[in-house]
Amino acid sequence: MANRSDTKTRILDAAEKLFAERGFSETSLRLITSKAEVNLASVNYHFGSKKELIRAVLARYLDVFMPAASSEIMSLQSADKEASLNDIFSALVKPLLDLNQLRSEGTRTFLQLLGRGYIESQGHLRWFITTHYGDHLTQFVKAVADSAPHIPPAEMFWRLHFTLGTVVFTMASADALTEIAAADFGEHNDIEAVIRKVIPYLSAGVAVPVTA
Amino acid sequence: MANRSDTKTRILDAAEKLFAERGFSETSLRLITSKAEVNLASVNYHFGSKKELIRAVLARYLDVFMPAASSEIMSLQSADKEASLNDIFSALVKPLLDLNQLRSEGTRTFLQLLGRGYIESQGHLRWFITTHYGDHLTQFVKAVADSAPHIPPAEMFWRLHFTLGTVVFTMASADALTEIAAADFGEHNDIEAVIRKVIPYLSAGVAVPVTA
DNA sequence: GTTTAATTTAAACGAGTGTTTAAAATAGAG
DNA sequence: CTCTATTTTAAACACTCGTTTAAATTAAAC
Repeated sequence: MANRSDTKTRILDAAEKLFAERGFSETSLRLITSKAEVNLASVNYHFGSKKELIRAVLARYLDVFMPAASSEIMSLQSADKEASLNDIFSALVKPLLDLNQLRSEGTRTFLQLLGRGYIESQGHLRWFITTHYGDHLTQFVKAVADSAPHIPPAEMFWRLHFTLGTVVFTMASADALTEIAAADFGEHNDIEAVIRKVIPYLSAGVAVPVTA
Repeated sequence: MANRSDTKTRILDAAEKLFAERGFSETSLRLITSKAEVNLASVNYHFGSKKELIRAVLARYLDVFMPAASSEIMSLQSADKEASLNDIFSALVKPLLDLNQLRSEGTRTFLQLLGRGYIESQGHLRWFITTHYGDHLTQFVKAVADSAPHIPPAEMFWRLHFTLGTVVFTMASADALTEIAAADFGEHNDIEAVIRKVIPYLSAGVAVPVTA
């Protein structure tokens, strides 16, 4: 075995930071390995390929977040009161913010990675996520649908993808946006503030009555 | 001068299609020139660089769309009744759909390009758009702000970027989404149907009261 | 300590990229 | 037609990319 097996961790740490900042295809293995101070070939040795490294970076977050999110949703559903859309979206805040204990800037990094993943990949990441975490996703979609029974399934499909777009795009450009907001309005938002801003926006959009 | 100056047009036509489908950095000049059936070097001869080609592709749409959108907004504001958010967003539908007369699949292509542009570019396209079409954007932002006077400017800043994210992401993945919707729900949506679905969602989110 | 397995390393490979060059072809002007 | 300017062309350039190789190093097992 290896004592310096932290090589894998060093690669993952450097990779997730760069992937989140610059996107997957704009980040070369040479940049990752130089930041991680490991040899170029060690990526292929430990992960096989760049694609698998990308999946490993995402899996390290999803394996923590998805069960935590599911658990929050379940405890929400087992409560007496019916959960509102705001309740459901808000239930994700704690699992998201807990990622900051996992790694510094964990929440921001995870959401940015998720955004990059959905935007950049032409299928292989979508496939990876839906096959590995499909049950959690289904559970979440069902919870949302139950909270807005007046929205037909097909309409809900579109609205959830609108929602995904909002989150993903906002997080992918969160750094730039917080900078602009600070310069133009003197607002100094961290990632939590942005999350709390977006939830009412999403809830209102998802629940708005369908016009005939 | 040139009689076969349609080389420029052939390049633009091929480039915009490929850029919209695959993104900018994933589309090589060799792929563009082979689809356009022109020589590889003609891109640099006519446009200077790939970056300038990208800008030219976007400008060809923006030069048509932006004035048309401005005109619609202005005529809306000169009307007697105060314009609602739905009115403002809906005012963009005609200019968008008119792009289909410009070129086949013009609307879809334009919106996808816009999405790619905001997602991929690390600044140079944002800069290009804001400096060349900033007045139109300012006018639009003001119209939206006037229609929702209960939203503070800083909050509106965020909500408009949420909105941008929704549109951009939806359009960038519109092809995949319409396919899934057809398979899962038997819905056969064209780009106009998607636009009409998204407007109520956006209006509701932008206008929802700010929670204390 | 010796042997075996796991890991790290430097170097090269092959393919792909945007761009440049200089010659060939084409067009328009006088 | 002749001359000049524009456009097209094939080839090469300089570079970056992910991946592979085989030797060197390090760790673990006995």
